[in-house]
Amino acid sequence: MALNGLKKNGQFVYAYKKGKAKSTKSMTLIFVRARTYNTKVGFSVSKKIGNAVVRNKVKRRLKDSFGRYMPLVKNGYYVVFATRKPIAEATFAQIHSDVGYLLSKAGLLNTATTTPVVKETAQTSEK
RNA sequence: CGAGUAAGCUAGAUGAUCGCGGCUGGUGUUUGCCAGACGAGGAAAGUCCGAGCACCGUAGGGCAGAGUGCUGGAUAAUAUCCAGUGGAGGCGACUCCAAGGAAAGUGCAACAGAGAUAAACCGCGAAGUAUUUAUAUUUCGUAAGGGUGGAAAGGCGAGGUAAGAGCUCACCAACAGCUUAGGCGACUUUGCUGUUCUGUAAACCCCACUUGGUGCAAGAUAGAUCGUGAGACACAUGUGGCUGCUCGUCACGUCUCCUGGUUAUCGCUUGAGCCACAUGGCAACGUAUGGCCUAGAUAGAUGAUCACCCAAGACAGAACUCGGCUUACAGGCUUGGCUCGCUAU
RNA sequence: GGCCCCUUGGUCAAGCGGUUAAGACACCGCCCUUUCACGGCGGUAACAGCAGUUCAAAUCUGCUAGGGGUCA
Repeated sequence: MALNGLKKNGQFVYAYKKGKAKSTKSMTLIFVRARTYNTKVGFSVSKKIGNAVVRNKVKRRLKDSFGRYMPLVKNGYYVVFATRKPIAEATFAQIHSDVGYLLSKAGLLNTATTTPVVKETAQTSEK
């Protein structure tokens, strides 16, 4: 899957300034409407979370989790996931449910009924 | 059997589904799709040393500054490594050491102590004086003993003396000069003569040797765009913004060049490389032959789910590249290794 | 990723290798006052950690940890 990444520092700053935020204990979701067709997503993992191994792991898990929701997410947004310290201890299942909860709460999902497990649809629609 | 010591190795395994990175091949060609093999470490870490590479500087040399500091060797080089010398620790195997010079000069040595680089508080002794005739006091001699200190004038014994003292002698220790033997050398060793000297150079310093600076965000190329400056052309009661109008106020067009930033590509992985075997060397390491190609991302690639085994998986993620050092680390394994203790034969 | 700097009571800080580590604010106790404040007296409390050099280290040297700056 090709995730469109948020890359420039300016885009992050734009999201932080203009965007709205929803949060759980382990992460914060920041989203804003932007002049882009595809929704772009970025992950912010600070050095306070842990060393390089831990930070990489967190980023990979978030990327994988968001990739599964990707086909259902509305277009035209900048989305930033900012992590907090407890995420270093969390399992993948917890992270995945948090991501789904935040996306649905922010109203970024197309389907009204958001089931947390979207594995099958993700695979078929990707092909 | 127990305790220790030394040198090394390893760092979860297997399978299924989905997913990521560049490469190669095919297909397609504005993007992509399919297949294949490959895809983090012993420390990738800290950035403490040494190089390659790049740019800047530089007539040639010196000083200053910085660093290193037993000897010989290894290496591209080093503060690293190997082999030795000396010292310290350990019953031992063995381990550790920034290990030149204090007799070139300067500085510092608190407190304590009589005294800290030269001395006399108590003491020991002689002479004088006083009287209570064994005490006080004055002068002189002295450094054995006491106490202080990290350090008190080399140690111990004998002679010697009023008491003492390297004052003299024997033995020992240290240092200096000459000398014998061994070693490339550090150094070890033999003898003679002389001397008895505080410590500190990770205080200044002296001696010997090394050393230009900055670092891939270095730097190269390309085009577009933005800013600044200069020049040329044009020279307007114009255009635009604040504001719908008036007043007011602010900004200015085209081309060329310089400079700075942004973006893309390169730098970017074939290298003082790895493996096997032979050979020289005590060793570090060198040499010859053959074979191999083994990450190259750019918000940054190894994950998720499931099954299953065991001892239940530590520290931890390449970012230009190498050689070392240091630090972190659950465990597991190897050596006909070595040392000490106990028991048995 | 590269290159630099700094850590001293709760806070801000001084400290030429040598006494029991100077101060200020804060805190605690006592005095003063009808009471509070101000003021006075007294007290608690620290050299980031581990090694080395030295007779002696907050100070000199090395390593580690934490914090900060800078190059876009």
